[in-house]
Amino acid sequence: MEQLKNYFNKLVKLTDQEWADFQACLIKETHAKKAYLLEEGQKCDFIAFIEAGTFRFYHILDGEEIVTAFFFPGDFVTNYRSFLTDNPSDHHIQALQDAIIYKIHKKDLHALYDRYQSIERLGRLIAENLYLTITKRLDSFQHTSPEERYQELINRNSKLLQEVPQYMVASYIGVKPETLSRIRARK
Amino acid sequence: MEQLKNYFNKLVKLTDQEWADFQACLIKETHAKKAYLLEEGQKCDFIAFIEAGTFRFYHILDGEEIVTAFFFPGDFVTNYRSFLTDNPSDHHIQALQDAIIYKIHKKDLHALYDRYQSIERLGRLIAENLYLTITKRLDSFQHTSPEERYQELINRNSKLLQEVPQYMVASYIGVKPETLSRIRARK
DNA sequence: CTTTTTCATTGACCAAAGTCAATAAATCAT
DNA sequence: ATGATTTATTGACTTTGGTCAATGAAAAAG
Repeated sequence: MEQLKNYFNKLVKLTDQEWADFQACLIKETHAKKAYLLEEGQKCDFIAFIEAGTFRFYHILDGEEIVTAFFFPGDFVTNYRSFLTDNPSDHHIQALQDAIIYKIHKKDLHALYDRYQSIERLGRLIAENLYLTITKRLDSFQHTSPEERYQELINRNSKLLQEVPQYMVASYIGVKPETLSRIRARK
Repeated sequence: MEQLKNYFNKLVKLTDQEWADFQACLIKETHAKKAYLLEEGQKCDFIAFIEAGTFRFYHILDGEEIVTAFFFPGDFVTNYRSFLTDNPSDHHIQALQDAIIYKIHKKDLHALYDRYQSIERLGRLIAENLYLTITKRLDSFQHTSPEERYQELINRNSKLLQEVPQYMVASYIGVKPETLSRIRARK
């Protein structure tokens, strides 16, 4: 919770009142390993801040799991597309370890947007940050080889492979498990 | 200009005063074919609304032009990453035909954010929309073959190939010109 | 209109990732 | 612990896009 307050303070200074009202909307939840935070077909009506645990964001295409994102402590976890458009989610969000999150529902967040310009701004800054995040990922798909993407990923999160099965990492960097195995072998 | 007002009205209702203040910040510019709206190394301190003309967003990597985006009438054209972070642009933005745009500078937009909550909200909605746009493009790189990306693109904009050279389209969908030529041949 | 330059096509060959299949290693459940 | 299941590795072969090079077509410049 302190972590979240610090994160927000880097973006916008909230008054005690604003923070209190925001905090009043947060719902603490725990999710066991393998539990689903969101399933395909459901509307994603929340954004959650991760206090502990890792999540994967994936869907099934032609019988095959495709991992689009991992979420770690300190990240926001949501299907932001579904959250924004109210369309049903095309992805599952699953805990890969026991997890603790703080959820805020869309209707509550929108009420806060209406009430406080500072929180409206926070919403803008969060959207802008998510834009920057996804831009980086698109860049890496456009400009780098699977091998480079693998290197980038483990540089950024060296303990990822201790936390998630290798075939999920393979999918995340856009190759088959066999190929990641070979990438790792030639080093 | 009417086009822009209509676009905004779909997102947020602006009062006459708000719209007038916004409009006062807009700078109309014309750019001849092949002119640069932004060059690599410059900070992108603006967002522009396209009234007429097409732009490409590209950079040079290992001596080769890589096209990351096209912008059409009705779109916003900017290096949004540079705009948000104040980092120098890693891309050029070039007019592919004679073009007319309405530019707003970052400092003016931020002043409007401070003054009007409705425009702050507009900024959030624009960021959210750009997020959705780029997410779609990432999806298409993750899930579809170059052939499918080509089909998607010409379905969306059937006259694109009359407007831009084929090698730019090839780069945009992530293949070499020779490969796009072969994709087109096998149909 | 003719020359030059740019752009598109085609062919032969190469490199990288995918596919299919077998096996080994690790993890999970009882 | 042990047997079952899931995950990772390795090999042989295929597919797809990249590379290099030649040729043809179209567009721009004079």
